[in-house]
Amino acid sequence: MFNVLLAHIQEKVNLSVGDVDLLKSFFIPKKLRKRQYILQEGDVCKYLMFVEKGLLRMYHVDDKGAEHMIQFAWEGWWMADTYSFLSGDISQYNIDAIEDAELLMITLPNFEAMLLQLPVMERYFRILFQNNIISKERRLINTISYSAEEKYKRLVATHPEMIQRIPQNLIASYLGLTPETLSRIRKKLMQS
Amino acid sequence: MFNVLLAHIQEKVNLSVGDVDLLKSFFIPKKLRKRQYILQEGDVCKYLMFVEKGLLRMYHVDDKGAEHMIQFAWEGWWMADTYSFLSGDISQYNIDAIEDAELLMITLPNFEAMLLQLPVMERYFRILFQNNIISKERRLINTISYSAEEKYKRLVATHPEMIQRIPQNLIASYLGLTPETLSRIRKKLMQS
DNA sequence: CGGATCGTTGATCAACTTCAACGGTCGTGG
DNA sequence: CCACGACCGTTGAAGTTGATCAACGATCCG
Repeated sequence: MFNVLLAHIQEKVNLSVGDVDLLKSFFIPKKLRKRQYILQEGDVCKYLMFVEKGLLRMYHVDDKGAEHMIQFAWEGWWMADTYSFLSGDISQYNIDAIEDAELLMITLPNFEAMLLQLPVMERYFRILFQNNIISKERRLINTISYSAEEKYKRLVATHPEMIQRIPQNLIASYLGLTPETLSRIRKKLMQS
Repeated sequence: MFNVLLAHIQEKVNLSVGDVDLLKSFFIPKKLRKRQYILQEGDVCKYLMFVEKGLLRMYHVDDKGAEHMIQFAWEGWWMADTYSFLSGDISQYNIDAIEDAELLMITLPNFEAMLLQLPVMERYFRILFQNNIISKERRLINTISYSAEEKYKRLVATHPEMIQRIPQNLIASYLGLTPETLSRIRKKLMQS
């Protein structure tokens, strides 16, 4: 159950055997069915979640009812509305499962206790957040700098796993396009 | 010279008197003239920079030569191409001064030494990066979810300081619009 | 004073969206 | 286990938003 999480942490920092036991004690395991919500707009995001198995999405619904994908997370990724989790304010976002999933969840009090009792985790999360900033920055640049077709081509080039695993209408939303536009782009790229 | 930086750190974590002296020793002060580059595309981002005074911008130039604003930074903000700084790879971005500026700069070896010798700074940067993720996420949502006019209205509502201080053509680029489009939007909003 | 830069305005154009319809597939309940 | 409905990807036609190109006045700075 903790295999993926422990591997992910030990890639970045060192944990002793005692640390591992302590670490595990902070988490709650949870299974999620496809289409099941783990966070809904208007609720507080009570958990920071690590995906051991399966696939989640976080998305925002705008004034007109359209969904906009913020993030996907599968094996080895963290997921949460960071702002809501840390501040305790209600969330503007929804998180649900695209595929059946197994999660390891940690509450804010436990997260803070973990950082105090395992200072090496401060480092782990600092590095994790660093990497997150880098990828968010890249996504932003792609979003504002390029045409629909170029955005899609860049996604295929940099994240082919996403194209494999995630339904096309969600990819469209992730890129800020309509499903129709993405369908047409794919058709055009097939032909050439 | 270190006033703004120390205040910013002590808002988030506690520093002893000895810590403060040690901390200062890691930084290099630097003054920058308006329009002066501190990072150019193709160079490595050698420094993580804290703005004590003045105003910087980071931007990307796309294949067609158009500039896209990634970030602004004034008093109390950090600036760097995080990826290039941490990895040592060359940067795709440019950083220059919009207003004369005074910076405190730290190299990667000094950054790493600082984190080891002042573990409390792991916490500071973890919190800093957390907040950065939250704001990048919001910007991304605004960028993909809303029309040009709504994007501008939201920027005015959430970051009026930016509107005050930053030239209009750079605001347009930050929002992913042309200067002409932003000019027309402002005209329309004045009339209503 | 003169050149460069910036914001503005107008006219045209292209990219992407919207609306509508259709066929295929998947999953669920009878 | 089959049938039906829901959902998804596709295609077409029309509409809209924002980009592009061009020109002009104002301001700033050297």
